[in-house]
Parts: sequence; C-alpha cells; structure tokens
Amino acid sequence: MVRGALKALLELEEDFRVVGDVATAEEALALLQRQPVDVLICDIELPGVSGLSLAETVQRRWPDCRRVIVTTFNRGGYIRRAVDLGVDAFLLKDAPSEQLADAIRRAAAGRRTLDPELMLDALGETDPLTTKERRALQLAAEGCNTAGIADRLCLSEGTVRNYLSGAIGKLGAHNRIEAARIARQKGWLY
Amino acid sequence: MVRGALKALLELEEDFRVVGDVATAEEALALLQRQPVDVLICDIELPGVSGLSLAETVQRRWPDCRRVIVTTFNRGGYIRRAVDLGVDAFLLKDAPSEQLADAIRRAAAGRRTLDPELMLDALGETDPLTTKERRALQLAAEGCNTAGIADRLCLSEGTVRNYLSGAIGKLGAHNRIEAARIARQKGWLY
DNA sequence: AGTTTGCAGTGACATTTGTCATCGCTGCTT
DNA sequence: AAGCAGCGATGACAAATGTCACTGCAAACT
Repeated sequence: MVRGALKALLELEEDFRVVGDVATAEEALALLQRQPVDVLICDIELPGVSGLSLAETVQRRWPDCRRVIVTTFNRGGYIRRAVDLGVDAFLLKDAPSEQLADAIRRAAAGRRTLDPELMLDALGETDPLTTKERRALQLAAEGCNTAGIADRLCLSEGTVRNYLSGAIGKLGAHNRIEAARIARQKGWLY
Repeated sequence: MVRGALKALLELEEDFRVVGDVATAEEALALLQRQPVDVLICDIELPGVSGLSLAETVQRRWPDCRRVIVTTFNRGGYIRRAVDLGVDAFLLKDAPSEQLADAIRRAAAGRRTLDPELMLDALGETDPLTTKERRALQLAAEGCNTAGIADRLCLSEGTVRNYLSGAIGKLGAHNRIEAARIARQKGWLY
C-alpha cells in the first residue's frame, strides 16, 4: 500500500515516470536487468535481502543508477552504512513528502541529499559496543536470562554478566532492559 | 511522507476529497471540531495517543464519522480491539493499495471491511492482562526499574512487583523482559 | 626469553527482581 | 450488621542481576 501510494505521489510530478514497482530486493534486480532505471528508491527493512545490500549490489552492477533510500527509523547505524555505500539520498519516511521528489531530482542531477541533522546522528556517536556485548544484549532483549545467554554464546554466566555490565555502563543505562532499548534506538543492535 | 503519499493516492479517486491530514491523534480531534469528516483514516502506532484510542474518542463524540484503521503490524490484539471499538475497516499497510479506496467506499456506505484471515488471529487468544498489569509492563519495557514504575503509577514497589509477577505468570514468561516481548508481539501493549 | 595485550573466567558482594502468604481498607451485597 | 470481593500494601524469602577486583591463558610484540 505504501508503495502504491508513493507511486501515485511521484506520478503527480510530470518530469517523473515510474517504470516499475516491486516488493523485494530480488525483484528489483530482475527489473533492473530488463530495463534501464535512472533512480532506484527503496526502503531498508525489506523481506529477505535488505535495502542496504540492494544498494550495494546496484552500485556494483549498475553504477549509473542513482540510489535513494527511504526508511522508517532514524537509526544512526543505518545512515552511516548508507554513506559508506555512497547512496545518493537518505530520507526518513516521516519527512514531508515534497522532500522525496526533491531528493530524486537532485540525485538524477548527480547531487547528493543527506540531511545534516541525520548526519550528526551518524557521526556524533560511534557504536561503543563490542561484538560480544552486542550479541549478549540482543539475547537479553529477547527475554533470555543470564543462563540462557551464556548457553547460546558458549560463555560462563559470570562473563555474560560482565559483558552486559560493560554495555550498561557504556550506554548510560541502569539495567539491561534500558541498555537494549537505547542500543536498538541508535541502530546498534543487529 | 507516507501520509502525503496516501493523500496523493486518494486524491486520484474522483469521488474522494481529502479534507485534511495531520500527524497526531490530538491534531485529528482538533480538525474534527473544525469541520465535518465522513471517513477518518488512521494508523495505530502514533506518537502520543494511539490510533485505537483516537477511534474510541471519535466513536463517542462523532458517531457519524466512519473509522478506517491502517496499520503496519498484524498483532492479534489490535484487530480485536478494533472490532470491539466498532471500527469500520481494518487494513494492513502491505495490502495492495486498491484495497484502501475500496474499504473507504464501503465504510462510507455503512459496510464494514474486516479481513477474515486477520479475524482468525484476533479470535485465537484473548488479552489476559489487567489494565494495571499492562501499564506496569509498558513502563518495564521502556527500561524503568521497579521504583520508577511505582513512581509513575503512584503505587508501592511491592504492588508493582505483584502486578508484574501476575503478568509474567499469565504470559508464560520467565521475567519481565520476556513478558513485555510476548505482550508486544500479541498486540497487548497499547 | 620477557613483556604486554586482550579475552574469558572466578569470587564476592550489594541490589534488584520474582513469588507468595497475608493484612487493611473500601465499597458493595443481602 | 455481617459478609465478601477487589485493590493495594506489606514482609519475607529465593533467585537473578549488576559491579568490581582479580586470576589464568594464549597470542602478539621487541
């Protein structure tokens, strides 16, 4: 439905032509093989292959295709990866809808659109978690207790508690629940 | 952006007129006071007051206004509440976009649109939580500790622990984190 | 060899969380 | 008035969690 609505929105602009719309990254690649595309617009959270992976593949195989990413959540980790992949625009879905058309026009003209405010989110804070801390927090967020986490990570309970304690400290949280919430909100889980 | 796109989509239909679009439930109520509205379309997960609460208020104060709910997540509890509130249509955002226009026309004509498949999810399990248990779980899910929850709910810490214990037991969880996860997934937190 | 570094583990301790039986109060019900 | 739900509180206890100082060990310098 969102895709259909965005299509309607873009077709209102007379300098745009929507050459296709599909549900998944795989279908998008198939479409790109059938016909040339000036600008690709995609979400990040897709079923199966993520929009960021799609952007990476498109860059490699169709370097002339501009890439615009539109996503729901402002997670610092997302925009950071998007910048690393050299995407042409990165927008949040709750931005005013005119911004999308603007970003597409700028992308087609070879200019990039990266909201300075979002960039600050991305650059301001670097993910402070170690891989182990992240894995432990992920499991804690799913409701695993210390023993369960130790089991899944093949560590002792004490070590798990040490990792979680480290994560709690780094994130300025007061317990593992709050730590998980903060990390997820920043895009530091997964 | 999604709102803008849906607006564009609906304005393509020549029998519709979009009389306004707003970001929050509060703004929607303000708009309803300013002018009559035939059909209200809203999401559930909004900043602040939820779309389901909005639907309830609208039913009470503007019983002639039809209510269409469009949401991202298929949580059993959502559609159940929607049905209880007498909502006129309940759609998922990943449904094809034509369904929205159809549902709106049917709602305006006094007919209800409730996907049979979604209904099955709703009838499967009933929300076992009391209001207090739910409020306590919500706050726990946000990372509040027992003292913080007690503070916000104006209860003693012991009582909060009793409520959480009840919720944990009813949901078959082993701790408050898991209980919150289960309740959220079922749509029992709102 | 000796040193450093980083990871995993241990032990001890305070705090928080989960559970349960029980109490006091209020507002019914009859 | 006596009885009785329902709600919130309390106290006590076991279990889980959070913190920290410290050990052991192997890989990587020098």
